[in-house]
Amino acid sequence: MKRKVTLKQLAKELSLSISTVSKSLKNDPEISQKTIDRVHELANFYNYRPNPLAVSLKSNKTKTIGVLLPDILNHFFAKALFGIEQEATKKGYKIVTCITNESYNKEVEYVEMLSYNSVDGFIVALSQETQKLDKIEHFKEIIKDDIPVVMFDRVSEEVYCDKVIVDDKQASQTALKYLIDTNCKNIAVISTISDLSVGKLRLEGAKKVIGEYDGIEAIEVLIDTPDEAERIIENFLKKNEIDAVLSLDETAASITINMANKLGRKIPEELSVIGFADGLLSKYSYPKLSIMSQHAENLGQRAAENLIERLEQTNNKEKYIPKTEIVKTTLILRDSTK
Amino acid sequence: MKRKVTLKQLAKELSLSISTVSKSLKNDPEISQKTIDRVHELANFYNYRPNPLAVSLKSNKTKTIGVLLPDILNHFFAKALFGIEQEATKKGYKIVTCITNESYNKEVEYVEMLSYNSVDGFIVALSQETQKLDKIEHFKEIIKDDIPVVMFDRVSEEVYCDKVIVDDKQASQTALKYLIDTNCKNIAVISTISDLSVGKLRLEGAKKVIGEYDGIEAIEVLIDTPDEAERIIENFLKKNEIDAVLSLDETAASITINMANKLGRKIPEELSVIGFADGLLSKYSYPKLSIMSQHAENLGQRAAENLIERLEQTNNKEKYIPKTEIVKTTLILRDSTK
DNA sequence: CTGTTAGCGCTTTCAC
DNA sequence: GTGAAAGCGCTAACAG
Repeated sequence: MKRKVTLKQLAKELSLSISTVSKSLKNDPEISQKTIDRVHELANFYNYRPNPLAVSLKSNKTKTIGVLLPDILNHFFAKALFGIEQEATKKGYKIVTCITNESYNKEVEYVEMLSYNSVDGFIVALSQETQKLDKIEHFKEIIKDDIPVVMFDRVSEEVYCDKVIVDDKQASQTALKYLIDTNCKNIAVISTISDLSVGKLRLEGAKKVIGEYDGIEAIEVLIDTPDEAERIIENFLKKNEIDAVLSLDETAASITINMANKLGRKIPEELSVIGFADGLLSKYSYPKLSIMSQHAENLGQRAAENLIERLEQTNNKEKYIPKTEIVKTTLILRDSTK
Repeated sequence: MKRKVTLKQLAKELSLSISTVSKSLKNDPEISQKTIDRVHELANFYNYRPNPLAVSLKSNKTKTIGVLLPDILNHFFAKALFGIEQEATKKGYKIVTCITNESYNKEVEYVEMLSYNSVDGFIVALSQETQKLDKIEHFKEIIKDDIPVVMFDRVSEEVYCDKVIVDDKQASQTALKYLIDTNCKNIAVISTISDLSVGKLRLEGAKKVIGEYDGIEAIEVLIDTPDEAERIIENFLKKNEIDAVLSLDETAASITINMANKLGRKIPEELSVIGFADGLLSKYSYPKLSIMSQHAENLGQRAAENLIERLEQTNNKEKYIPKTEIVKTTLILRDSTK
């Protein structure tokens, strides 16, 4: 089967003009049915496809979405990417994936690179460094140029764009309440992501609940040196008589379970654990972790839906007002809680 | 800062012709230094970048690589993607990522879609279904059209292209020998991927070693119903007096560890476990899994290197001969082996 | 040293 | 009903 035929070649072979062929392929009513049929037949024969580059150049649309992810080895973002890819494909969009590796500079570079006619819009989860530095000029720039951006999970208040987030604060309240309701009194809240927006929200939620109950002890363990997390958590569990842990991120949750096993603490009889995780740990840990599921695929999918909707809305000039969508979390009880 | 300036606008503002501006930006020696400087200055001022679409249309190169992955939720492929992305970015290439979800039809569709002027070449790990059906016409097609393809990990003998694979057969030999050398006599080889090329190779390697030793019992447990894997492995461990497990894939490895824990079998005292895994499990399992590391990032990176090298070689017409690169595995001993 | 021209593949307006 | 022509932004052969 011959491939990569152009309009020009079809036109020549049919002894028609390029524009007639072009119109025929679009079933333009001003072309005779007979011609339309002839053109379609030959086009099918050659398996003709318009050159997307030429179409893009002409239309100023690439049908491509730029996806900026902080870390693809983090299962949460892998799942989100999965959701994005599904939705994009369904709607006829391609995605170009860039991994910022939690670096501000890489993020800026990618935004720069892709914003020059490479993509129609962006789906972004901010890098850790970007959130720390709180520098978001690069996004303000492209938004000013009318390139739509949708942020998810790791978002910035200061960027005027659509957002898809999880009700993190509410989620940790729910989790903590569950622990309290199942008679846990000495609760630790462990986090290795206290500098991320989501980490802060989860901590806030936890604090709020603690403030509302009497007789509940709660210790915050905030770790900002990932390499030492294992040691820190082990020491912490040794020295403190706690009966429940709420882990605000995947790493903390997994280490907690492992260290409890190592120290011979029975889960959930002596120690209840709930973690913010995405399912992988719950599947592969022993005992199976009870999780606050963030439904990463949903987040990704909703982000893509929002972006594409925005990209395809017929330029009505009414002022665009960004919206923030909140995707619900679910507490999934497995074996690490009573 | 104004953005998306075109050559035309620069030319107008400088009262030069478009081509002079274009040449100046390339520091063409036939342009006077003075003009070159003027052009550069204004270009910098406007932060000029050539429109990649136009460049691509002209040059027939997109500087984009199509990456086809069976499953991004599988940590192995996430790692490979990471390696690919790093290398591609380093060399000035973008990647468009497509997830086939182990489906043959999706794979064909993506190849079709991207091969029309969307990418310069492909990096592919075949979907499970494709390997099962052994239908690889879609790749033969594009290779005939001189679109380079590099396959990694899940490859097909029948496609005439560069490949990057792991020495899977050798790897399982090494692993099994280690188990035997540490005095294991009743060994189980567990796999949930016996229909994949890599699964077959690993099994072959294991069988070879078993044949070479006397007095070593080995039982193969081949599971092709993922949903029942947990139940099957649990039953198997209950009913059989084995002292070692070689798990040919991540899932099998993780379930084995969990079930051994559940059944109270001491690891590694009573049961040694080695698994083909990529590091995530070894990090998050308890006890830490001893692994045959496939160095997924390396695989991805090498695949990208090979492809880009091929893309950039100056059309020497000498016949192209595909090469297969073998990336070494490493046995990393953690806590699940003696 | 600089400019004109043609062309990559396509869409779209305007003639005929 | 059909076709010529312009143009998206860029490159490059060729003139001057």
